Amino acid sequence: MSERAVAIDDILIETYPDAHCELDFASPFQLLVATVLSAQTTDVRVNQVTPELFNRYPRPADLASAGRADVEEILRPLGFFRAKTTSLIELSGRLVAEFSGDMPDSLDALVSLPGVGRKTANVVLGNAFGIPGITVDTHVGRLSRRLGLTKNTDPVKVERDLMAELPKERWTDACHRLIFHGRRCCTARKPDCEACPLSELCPRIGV
DNA sequence: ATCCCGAGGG
DNA sequence: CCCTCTGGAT
Repeated sequence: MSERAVAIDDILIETYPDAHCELDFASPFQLLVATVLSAQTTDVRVNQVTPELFNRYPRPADLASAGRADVEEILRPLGFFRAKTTSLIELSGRLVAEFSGDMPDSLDALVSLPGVGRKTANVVLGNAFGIPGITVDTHVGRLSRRLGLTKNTDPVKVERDLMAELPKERWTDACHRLIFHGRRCCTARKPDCEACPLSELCPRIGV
């Protein structure tokens, strides 16, 4: 457990008390779909296409038997829409065939699905099943390195480092807070270090 | 390391 | 124009 990591998270708790998953969903399956779609795309854009997608294909069985062209048409505004269409249709088929159309709630089972990696699996576990997990996306990786919480670029190692530094009950929301801060202040291109509430704890500015 | 892929920002 | 956006599979 790292005092500094906890101190950083304490400040983020005050700064973003309501940090949460901003993908719109009404079931674990919908969250899985939305998270698969969120790769290399903003959650705002995902939320623009999921209403029609969920309305037309509410359950895994519906999406499993969907026509490729119809799904592609809905997903077109997102990046990688062909690859994402393949992932959604195939993972839905696997849910029907191997899990009776239900959603598995273990990391191993989720990662076994096509298009689902550790990041996506941990988002579903944390936000649909209340199982703590570190979700290393572009923001969490970038901020963790800038803040000196890790020196690694490998997401699995970043995940391991953050798990060691933060108490388990904070894992899921601490990642939301890092993501909020990454979008609003510690942006990739031009971080606003002047306005940053973490500056005194950040190797770039403070100390 | 490369590919999949589109849109908005700087 | 290049970089970035809640990545994953080959």
